[in-house]
Amino acid sequence: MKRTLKIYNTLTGKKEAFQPIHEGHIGMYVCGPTVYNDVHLGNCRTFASFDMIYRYLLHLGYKVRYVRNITDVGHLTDDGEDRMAKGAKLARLEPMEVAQKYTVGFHDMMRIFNTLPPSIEPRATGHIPEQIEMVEDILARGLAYERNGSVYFNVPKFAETTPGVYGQLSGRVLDDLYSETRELKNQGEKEHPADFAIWMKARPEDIMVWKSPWSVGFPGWHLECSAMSTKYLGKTFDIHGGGNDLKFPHHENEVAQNHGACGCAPANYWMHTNMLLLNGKKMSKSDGNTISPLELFSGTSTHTSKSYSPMVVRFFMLMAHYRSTLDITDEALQAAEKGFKKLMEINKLVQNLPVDARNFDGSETNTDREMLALMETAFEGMDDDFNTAIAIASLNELGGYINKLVNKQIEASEVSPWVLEKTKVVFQTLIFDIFGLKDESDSGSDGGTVEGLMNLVLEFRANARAQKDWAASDKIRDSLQAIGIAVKDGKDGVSWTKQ
RNA sequence: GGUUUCCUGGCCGAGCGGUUAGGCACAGCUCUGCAAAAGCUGCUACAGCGGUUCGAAUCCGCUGGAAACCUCCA
Repeated sequence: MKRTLKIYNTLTGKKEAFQPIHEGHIGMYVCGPTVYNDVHLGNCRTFASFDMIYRYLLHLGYKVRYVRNITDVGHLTDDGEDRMAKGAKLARLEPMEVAQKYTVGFHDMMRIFNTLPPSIEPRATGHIPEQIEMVEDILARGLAYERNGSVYFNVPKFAETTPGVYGQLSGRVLDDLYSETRELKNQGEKEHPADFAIWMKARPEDIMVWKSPWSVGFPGWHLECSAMSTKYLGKTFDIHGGGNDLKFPHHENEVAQNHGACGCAPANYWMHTNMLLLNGKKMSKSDGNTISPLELFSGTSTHTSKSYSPMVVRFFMLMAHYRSTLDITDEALQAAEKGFKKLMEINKLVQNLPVDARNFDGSETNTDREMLALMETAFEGMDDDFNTAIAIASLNELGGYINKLVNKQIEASEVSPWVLEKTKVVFQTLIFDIFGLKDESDSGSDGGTVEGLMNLVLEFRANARAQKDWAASDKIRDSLQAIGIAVKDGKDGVSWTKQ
């Protein structure tokens, strides 16, 4: 069956049927982090969202080149100083030392959240020649001008020569833009307040500087993404993504730069993930309204009552659509934790169900049809702009059938072997391949030691129970509970789970 | 001030003109030595006011509230 993937395109403000430029291949660029600080949870949501998107595209069979950059230069601080350099001075470290430290931290965090590494992870400082070239191209096409060693992009001229482009992505009206731009540094050098720097001449206090035809300086705020996406994905590629807060000016200016350099649009589909909220407000490094992932994992944040594991947090994010704001609260996290553990349990149950073809008479039962419909709904949800909430809901409903099968409330013959087989695959595929979750309750690489110990302990308990020695039986159960192992007495014997 | 978006049951959160989304919490029941787990049942909401329509949470208008962007930010 051929599915149609629909993607919400910020450029047009509509959901569109996705059509790659080259059949079977996708080029996707996502704006990565600026490595002058620890990643916070909001960053993680964006990268987890695009990880899910990347995984689903792979699942659909596309060959995806996923490029996500590391920004280690180029962002101005309030006082006009490069952010990387500022961090370096405070900590008395080399700028690249700071970048390296937080890059490593970022990678660690991405691994903890079980995100797949991008195909290419280019660094801004590693692409200075490409950026200088792009400035030259833009100058050559007459869409930028030099002032005292700095080069500025000429927005009014671009708007005039390429009508309808500037402002389209962020939905901005040019006249408003022209009249409302605030006073910024170096405003005096610009011909127009809406213009923006693509090359900045260094001042004596700047550390990270490079030689260029115009001055010793550094590239402008948005240039790196334009240069690197072009280099690795071509002038026009399929998907460009990033956080909602990058829409303007970052992405708008990126579009302008690419147009300015080559006369064509950079990406066909622009995707923007929405913000993670804390206390109803955007999480942000600069205003201190943040919760770090590590605080969440260790339970040391004042905003939460307990610790939450990385996969619980990832599941929590998946319960909402990537384009909706998501308010993080202790209660919501607790709900996610229970939901996540339940889903993991259900998956174990379904994977362990025996597939018995002997009594299969070849007909499709009502239960078959209901279960198949739910699986269909799950993937329809994913096809509809990556609606993970729908997919999870379907999985939960399927879980009801699994539980009833296990509890023998549904006859095994009610579910055809191939449907059961398919259910197993669907669970496995959605939970692990697409959602990118991991079962954290797995005892892991202890070589079955825990398993063996548990069998022994539960055997003792079974003996006690057989002799109606409830005191001993309950003592074992309570002690296990105390170390976080729940014992469940079912119809077909005892099972246990780590909590 | 400008632009845009959002406002769903105790909480989180789907929904894009006509079916109970789902999860968590809560209550009752079944199962159980007791519990837990699981199952079943109940809890049926769409900020307010108008309008369009046979029919609106879903479209339009107004009012109120919130948020994002306009300035580095995922």
